[in-house]
Amino acid sequence: MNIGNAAERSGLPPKTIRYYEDIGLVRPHRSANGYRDFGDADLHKLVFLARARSLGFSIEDCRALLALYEDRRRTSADVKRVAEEHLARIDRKLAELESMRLVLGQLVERCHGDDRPECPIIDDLAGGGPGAKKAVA
Amino acid sequence: MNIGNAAERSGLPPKTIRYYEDIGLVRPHRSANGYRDFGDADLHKLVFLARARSLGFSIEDCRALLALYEDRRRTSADVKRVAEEHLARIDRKLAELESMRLVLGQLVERCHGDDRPECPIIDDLAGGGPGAKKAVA
DNA sequence: ATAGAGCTTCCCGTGACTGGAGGGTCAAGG
DNA sequence: CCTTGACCCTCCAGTCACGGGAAGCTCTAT
Repeated sequence: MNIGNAAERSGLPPKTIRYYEDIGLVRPHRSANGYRDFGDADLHKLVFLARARSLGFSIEDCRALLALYEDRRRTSADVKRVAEEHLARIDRKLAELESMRLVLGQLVERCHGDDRPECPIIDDLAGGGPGAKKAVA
Repeated sequence: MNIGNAAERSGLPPKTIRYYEDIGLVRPHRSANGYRDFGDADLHKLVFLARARSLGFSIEDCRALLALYEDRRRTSADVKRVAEEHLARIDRKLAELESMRLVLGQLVERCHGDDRPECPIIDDLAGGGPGAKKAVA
């Protein structure tokens, strides 16, 4: 199967698939004409990678997960550990974003958005931010 | 004021401050010895940048916000528009992360995490994911 | 034979820094 | 006066996960 076909079936762009070969995540055979030739196992890997990436796993996580995927002697504890670490990263990122959302949402709410220059958003950024009402005397 | 001092007061690493000068966000004077010399206005800008970055604004957003900050003829509508666009990006990112968190959380919950190879996480990644119970006959 | 689609490699750019090499400058202590 | 250590400078390279595009080869259909 050519790369275009593999791309269509896996949902990954050809460029991404070539990149994955570059960094050693897949090793498709080559046809006589030099074209990559993806077998079923390669395609499974690509689908696996597409799914793992869509869940936010890093490339290095994906490499580890692929190794576990192909290792019959793996333990589910190993897999779970990788997933839990990623989950923790997601939770940290979520907390960070939620905190931003909260602050920014309040600022936007308080901004009139009219044609005057007074603006609580700018005031906050200018240092009025954490713990200052106006220009403190 | 030297860069180390400016860094301490703004909360930005010296490297970052140099980078901001590189891309034209700040333009500190130079002392006779070639050292950067930050004035009060420069420091205000750095604090502004640190705060804006901590709210997740991109560098280009920061550039725009800084221009508005220094423009007495700005309208709060201009500021609000930038903030609202950023808020929308945050919300999209939050939705994406929450969706990942949901799926991954369920998978982790269902994984025994013992020394056996059976693992719902791997099974999901391997294509059992969206819409397949086990090996469909 | 030719047109067009698809494949190849290679290199550059992204965002927002961070690390490190190699070297100049300054303040304090011996 | 000299040295030590902390600070500063510039420039280059690397990060992460690709995407764009150039230059050129191959395949398929007409």
